[in-house]
Amino acid sequence: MSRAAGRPTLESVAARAGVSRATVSRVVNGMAVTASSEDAVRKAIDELGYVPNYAARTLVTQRTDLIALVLPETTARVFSDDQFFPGVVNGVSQVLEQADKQLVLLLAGSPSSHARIARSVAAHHVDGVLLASLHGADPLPETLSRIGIPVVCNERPLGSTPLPYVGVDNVGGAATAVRHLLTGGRTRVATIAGPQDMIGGIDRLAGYQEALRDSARRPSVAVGDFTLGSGVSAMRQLLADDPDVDAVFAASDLMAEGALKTLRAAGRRVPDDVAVVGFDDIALAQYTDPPLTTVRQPILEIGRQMATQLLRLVAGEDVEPTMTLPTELVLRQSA
Amino acid sequence: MSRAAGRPTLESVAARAGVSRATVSRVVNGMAVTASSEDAVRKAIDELGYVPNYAARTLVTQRTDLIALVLPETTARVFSDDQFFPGVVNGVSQVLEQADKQLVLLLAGSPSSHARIARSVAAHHVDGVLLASLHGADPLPETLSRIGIPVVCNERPLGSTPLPYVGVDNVGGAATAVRHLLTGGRTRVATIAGPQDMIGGIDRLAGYQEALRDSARRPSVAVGDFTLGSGVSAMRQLLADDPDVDAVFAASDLMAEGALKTLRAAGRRVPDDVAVVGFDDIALAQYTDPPLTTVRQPILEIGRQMATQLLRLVAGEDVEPTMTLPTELVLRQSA
DNA sequence: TCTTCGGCTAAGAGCGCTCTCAGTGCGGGT
DNA sequence: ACCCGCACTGAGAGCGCTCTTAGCCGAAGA
Repeated sequence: MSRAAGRPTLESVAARAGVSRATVSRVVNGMAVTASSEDAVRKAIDELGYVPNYAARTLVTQRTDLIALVLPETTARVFSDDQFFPGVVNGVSQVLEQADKQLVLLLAGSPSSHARIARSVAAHHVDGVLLASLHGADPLPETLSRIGIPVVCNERPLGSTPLPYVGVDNVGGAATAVRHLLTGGRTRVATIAGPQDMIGGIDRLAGYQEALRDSARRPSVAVGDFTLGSGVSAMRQLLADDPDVDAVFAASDLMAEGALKTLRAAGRRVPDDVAVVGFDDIALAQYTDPPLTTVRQPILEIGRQMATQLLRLVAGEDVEPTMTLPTELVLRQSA
Repeated sequence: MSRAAGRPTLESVAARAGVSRATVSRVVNGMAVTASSEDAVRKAIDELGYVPNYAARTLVTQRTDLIALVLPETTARVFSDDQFFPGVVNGVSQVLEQADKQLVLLLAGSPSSHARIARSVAAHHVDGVLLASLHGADPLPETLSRIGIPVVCNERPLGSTPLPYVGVDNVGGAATAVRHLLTGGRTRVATIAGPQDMIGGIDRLAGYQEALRDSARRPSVAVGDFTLGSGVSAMRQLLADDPDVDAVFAASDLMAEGALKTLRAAGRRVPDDVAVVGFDDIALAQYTDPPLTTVRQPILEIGRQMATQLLRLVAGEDVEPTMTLPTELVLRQSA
């Protein structure tokens, strides 16, 4: 724990360049100095291998250049089954890298991590927070907005705290998918819905119901949790409920793949006997058997936009409080 | 950028509690003080909602409580196709959370990010670095070890710089899988290998060759890149090379799934005509058709051990320079 | 009762940086 | 030749915390 072996400081660079600390600081931060000073300073910086100390800078600027991405999912689900989070992380990372900010990943599985996150934020450890995939009325948005730190959510938060968010057109995407099924002549269109305490689950079901209402068909719903396994169970239930079901809209590709497997096991041909449409358009969708018709949501772009909005907020600029990205029906062979 | 609206400091807590800054600091850091002081301080902390400022603490302790996880993969691949990284992130996160450290995620896709990472590390922005999935002779380990920061890799780095790492028994796992195929009476056992600039790709192929050499069979190899799509192409090639192939060992579950799809499309029954074994045991393996026999590697545990080793290093303790976690053959229906 | 010792506490000196505020030198206007 | 203004520079004061160094006070020993 001794002092780091003489890491060069502003002071030493200044001494070597024969100028004051302030001048070195100006060069480092890109402010105007005379060419001769600048040359001397740059030379000294190179020779010494000087790198500014983050903590010292943060202490005075009150800025950490750290952005937190909070994933308040159960750790089991996050990062294990689908490819939504990885995609978002990727998008966020791209934008932050350009802005020279760092990404702090907070997986908030247990309730205790909520306290930890709040504390970390209160300690001014990060400049802003990205909240992904909130469940139900999570208290975190409320807590954070009270602390007064910039926050951007993925999807409209369910609680009462209004926060800027970047979402996708879940309702429209789902409705389009179901109308495609209906237009194709299907008469008994069921759905495998997502969790009903998440916007994605709720709104995609709403889109299904809306499209069905338009054509006066009777809904048939089984609820899953976006995972493949839950798609398997849900499809079994749907088959039991109505053996004559001829189409299924699943609120995630993983659940759609589960449905496909169950249908195959039950001897139904897809799309001949039963048509299947998914939601997400993850890589898997191209490789299912048959390849999956699905509603694409721009996952990477969600991450990018969330990060972009947050950086604006951090910079003190105003942002569009709500932003809805389009979805698009990708036609393959399953429907 | 005016001063944050009166966030309480050590000073204000001290004033309110009627003690000195040093005493408050002792309470916050859990050092011995008299009960009466402690009560007064705790009361003041609660009333003021005091939270210590990280930057200030870091400045003096030279410790950031930040651990970087570097994923020097092409961003397209990381986080999009398989579930290895998510699992590792999860494991790392669990350990760090307990140690009250934060995880900084660095996706190093472009060469420019290498420079950024090196700079960030040199600026003492993080206490230690976890390097995952190095490709070929990546210069990053060398750079980091010269800076003199604690580093732990996942898998033995291919370059010349010796660094502590946490790996799995790739050779043994692959050999076990292939021997299982041989024992089951298969005579023409091919393999879909992983990228040959990564330890996982290299060692699993070595295991395959080792097992085959023992039984004097002729190897048949197609190389993929761990993704489902590459498994599809590789299987097609294998089928073209030897139409009588009766078993395949794939170096990842995703490639195994690709092989299954290709085999089905080619009209081969699994396991009757061709047996398939994968590697990883990701969630998907339970749901393939038929369910996949595979070599399980303890992904979460890799993350946990990497983090644990790194924290030791950061704390100045010694660690086992190399650590190899066991793999295990999980029997399902595909072989 | 006086001394000694040990456990706490207060004060102060930084950690490395930014930023304000004078100050310096130079050119141009009169 | 004088003054004003401009552009840049240097000194110094912190940012909020930790840690060392004295100093204080009460209890135990003589």
